[in-house]
Amino acid sequence: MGKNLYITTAIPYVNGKPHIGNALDYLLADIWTRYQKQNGKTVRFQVGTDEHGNKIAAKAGELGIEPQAYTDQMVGNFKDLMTKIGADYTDFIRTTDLHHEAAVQYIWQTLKPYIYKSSYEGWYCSGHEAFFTDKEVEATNGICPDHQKQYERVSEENYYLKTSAFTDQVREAIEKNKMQIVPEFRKKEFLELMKDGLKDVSISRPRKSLSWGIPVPDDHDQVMYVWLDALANYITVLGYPDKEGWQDFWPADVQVIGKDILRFHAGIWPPMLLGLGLTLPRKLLVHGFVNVGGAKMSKTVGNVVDPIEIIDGYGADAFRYFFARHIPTQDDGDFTWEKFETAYNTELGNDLGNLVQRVSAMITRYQAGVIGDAPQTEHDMKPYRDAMAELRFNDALDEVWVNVRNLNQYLESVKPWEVAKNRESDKEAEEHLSEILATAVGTLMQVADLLLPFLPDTAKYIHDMFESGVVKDQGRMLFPKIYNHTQDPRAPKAA
RNA sequence: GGCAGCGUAGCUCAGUUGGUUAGAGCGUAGGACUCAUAAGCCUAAGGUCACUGGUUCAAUUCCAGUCGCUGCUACCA
Repeated sequence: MGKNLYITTAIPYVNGKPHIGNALDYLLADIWTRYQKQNGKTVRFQVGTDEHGNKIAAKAGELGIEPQAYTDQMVGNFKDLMTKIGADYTDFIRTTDLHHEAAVQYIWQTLKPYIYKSSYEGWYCSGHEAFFTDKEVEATNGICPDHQKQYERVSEENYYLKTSAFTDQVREAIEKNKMQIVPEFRKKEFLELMKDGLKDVSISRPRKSLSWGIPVPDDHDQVMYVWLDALANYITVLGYPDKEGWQDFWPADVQVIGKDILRFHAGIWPPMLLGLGLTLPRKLLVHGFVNVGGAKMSKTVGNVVDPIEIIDGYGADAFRYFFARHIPTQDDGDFTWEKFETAYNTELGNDLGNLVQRVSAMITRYQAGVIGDAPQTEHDMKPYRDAMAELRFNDALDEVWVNVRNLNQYLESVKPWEVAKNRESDKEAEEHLSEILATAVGTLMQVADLLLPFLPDTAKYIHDMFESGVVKDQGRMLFPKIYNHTQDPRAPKAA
């Protein structure tokens, strides 16, 4: 791997509020970015928004405004979430950016050898002005529930991208991990899905049924459907094809996606790239979904958890901590306010926050804040490094907590408060005490390094506190207790 | 239906190529301590490793079957 690295996140459709899934994308990509930067790499980190399509046009219509005006006002919600999470992105793309639109038209032209026109026949609802899948039609007995009308069999002209032509190349790239799908079971799932070959996908719609989108070059009756438009963002944001520098960052090292969009990123995106003569991304990191108390999050059930609410209530680092450690990086996870708050209070507050506090308090009390010297202690970092390299961030954090726990145990075993009692009369005890506390600081500084990708504010707090050689009060406690969803053990017991 | 996978302590899960008393965290119950955010540390309780059969000197670990559960099964993005 070179010095320049590139990571991407899926661009969410801006017709609603950002949700946990978007937050996970940003978080995972940000952790990776900070880790790579810490190791001296230059990283471009893309985020963005998908802004075309009928749903956007419809929402804008309801509000009586132009689609562009609607997306302009929706984009802020997503930027707000990225900022609150602390996503250290370098590039923000909107699919309505002029450069993107022009670049996508260029891409279309370049892919022309693989584009053909064909008619699509399907079940159409004139009320929706849209097609529905056989499944949906079957489920509703052939009648659109929204309009109480029978679906009609209609055919229309579409352009198709010949992804099938790339079946063998894509399969080989995936099998041989030239484009590695992480985790392994997702790779198997996709290979199974494409075992009969990739199916060509339609990449345009007649203008009458899709107005809000990028026009197809040389055919004013057709507008591009989502695939080419949205997927292309990963390269257009870098400046492809005309701006300097995109070659320095493509191919992407990691593309972070949710499990629901793997098939597009493994089945459509690679053929696009191959058709353009570009290299495939090195890895697709596929994360799972976040359930709530074992149930799927859904608007109708009303159990949707808003990431902003968590961050506002507990801080960005607390959010990052829980979703990085307790939601497995590569699989589905479970959130409940109780689990979250317990992790916050016990792991962040008790284990780590209190540890930092007790070390700094002893140094302040026994040595007027002066941190002595200690031999460099060696901790085994391999499990952490391996976990980071394999994109198992939750396992990496587990390793950090092993260090935290070990330091607490170390302090109990050497009992610096006992040693402190003897230091008046015993010169050796004074040196011993200083060494113990300096060792503890050394470990904390290392913990801060390990935490940097995950909890940047906390890493900085620890770093700033001990860096100068004299304990510097940070003016606040790390992770003060919060009991909004769990019982406060300090409270007097109910009668 | 097909493919993949899971079922291990109350809860969430680890268990490397089959081999002496099956592990961790949380939770629970005790204990010693006091530097610290009523924190931290130590100890304990509790498991027919889903069930049945097979291979083997030996299986939670391999094989088959049974029961239960989950994910994926391509144009809403």
